[in-house]
Amino acid sequence: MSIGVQRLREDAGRVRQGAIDKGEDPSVVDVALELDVRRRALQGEGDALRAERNTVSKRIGEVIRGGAAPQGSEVAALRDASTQAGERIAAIDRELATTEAQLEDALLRIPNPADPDVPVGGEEDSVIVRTWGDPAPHLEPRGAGADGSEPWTRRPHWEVGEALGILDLAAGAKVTGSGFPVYRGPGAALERALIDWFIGTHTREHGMTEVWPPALVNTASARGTGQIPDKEDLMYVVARDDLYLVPTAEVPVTNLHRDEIIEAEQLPIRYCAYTPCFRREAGAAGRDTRGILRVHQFDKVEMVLFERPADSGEALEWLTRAAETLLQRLGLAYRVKLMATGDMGFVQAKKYDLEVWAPGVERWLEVSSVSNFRDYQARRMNIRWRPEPGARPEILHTLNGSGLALARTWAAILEVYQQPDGSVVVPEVLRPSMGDRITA
RNA sequence: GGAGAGGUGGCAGAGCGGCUGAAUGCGGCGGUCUUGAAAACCGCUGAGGGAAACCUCCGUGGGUUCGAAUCCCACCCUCUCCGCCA
Repeated sequence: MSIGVQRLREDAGRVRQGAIDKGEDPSVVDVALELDVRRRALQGEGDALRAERNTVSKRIGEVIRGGAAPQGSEVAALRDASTQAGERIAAIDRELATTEAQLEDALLRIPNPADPDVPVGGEEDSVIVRTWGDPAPHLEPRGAGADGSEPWTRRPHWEVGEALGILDLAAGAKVTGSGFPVYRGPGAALERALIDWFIGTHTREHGMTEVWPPALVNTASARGTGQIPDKEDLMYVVARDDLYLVPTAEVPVTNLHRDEIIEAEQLPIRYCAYTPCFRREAGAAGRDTRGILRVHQFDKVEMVLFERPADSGEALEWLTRAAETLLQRLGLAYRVKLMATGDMGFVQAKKYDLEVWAPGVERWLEVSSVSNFRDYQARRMNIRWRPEPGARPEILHTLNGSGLALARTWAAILEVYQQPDGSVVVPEVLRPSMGDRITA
């Protein structure tokens, strides 16, 4: 991810303000500007020397073909000139290489400026733009008990799940470690049904193309989406083979088009993909230790969009609605949060979080994050499109969003659909594949 | 894992160490012709940097050389055969 030098040069003021809004140090902007000037100067110097060497080398060929002795003094003089130019070129190239590396590094430290319609500020400035459904109460006050009169309290998902034998955290801890849940029987079926129904809905109704990507990616791909170096601690590493377990399908799916030029008529490209997601969650220990709200492995269906720049703003709204559709049909109350500049991360230009109400733990759970990266991510991956046949390629826009993240959705379903008798009613849309009810 | 072949422009496919950023074919774009279209013919047609001159890029990275797509080394990837295997 990086800002473009072009934009940096032409719009330095707004880029600097964007950094401030996101709570980042704006001085890198000026550092980058200086490095850019230096880089171009060195490039020009090197190019001139190369041009000189090229003509001299050509001349050597001509003189020799013209009959001069390869060992003659004329040729020797030319060789000498060429060698000297070569040495100076090597020196400048070394300097250029370090300058370029410094520039790239500086560019990487400049955050993507947020869209103008994003509220400026921290977490408290994020705004709930809409809510849907009635949040189920933690305590059912009036006659919802099994006998029609007793009030009852909704239990957290881990209690419901363990009681029904469909969630086995202890087994996961034994087999792998804490944070690796095991779903059994109808619990496993629920997970599978959700994945299938999500993807089916996206492909049939949202026109997305299903992709089933690798769950391990190489270094170049991890770098492409910015997991390296930004979030290196987030990922599990297979050091022996230089591979990373994917923290989200965004990584393999977005990299599908790395270093490509896409013709205009191909756009938009809209994918959905299921993968397991692996996250070390370094530094997060202690939070959400109970249940499956924060785990090291979970399942997720991710939506990834490649759009024409002019369309990406609208595409973000469309993508958000696509994720909301799923929650609505599952009958889960949720709210949509527009993240403020300081709360949205380094790389997003605009981001919505979808939070579902979980009455057992009495919290809003983030089950989807939908973002427009504009050209920031695509630039690093060198994904371009050609506006017109024969026209110069331009960086396109990428977006992605969860549709949806499973563990928390699974948990919310258990908490919302649990019954006073301990069973869990299956949401209507999933009944065709797994029946009406989960009982002990 | 073992043996062999190969990685060149959107695709296919040439390329003696200098005259090759790259023949040729296909595709694409524009034009001539046509009522229109097809066919035929003519022209154009990779990317990046730079205001430009110009420079860089022939899997990646090193090396040899005055000069490398062309020679050498390492790595990566693809294909064929063998082995192993869900």
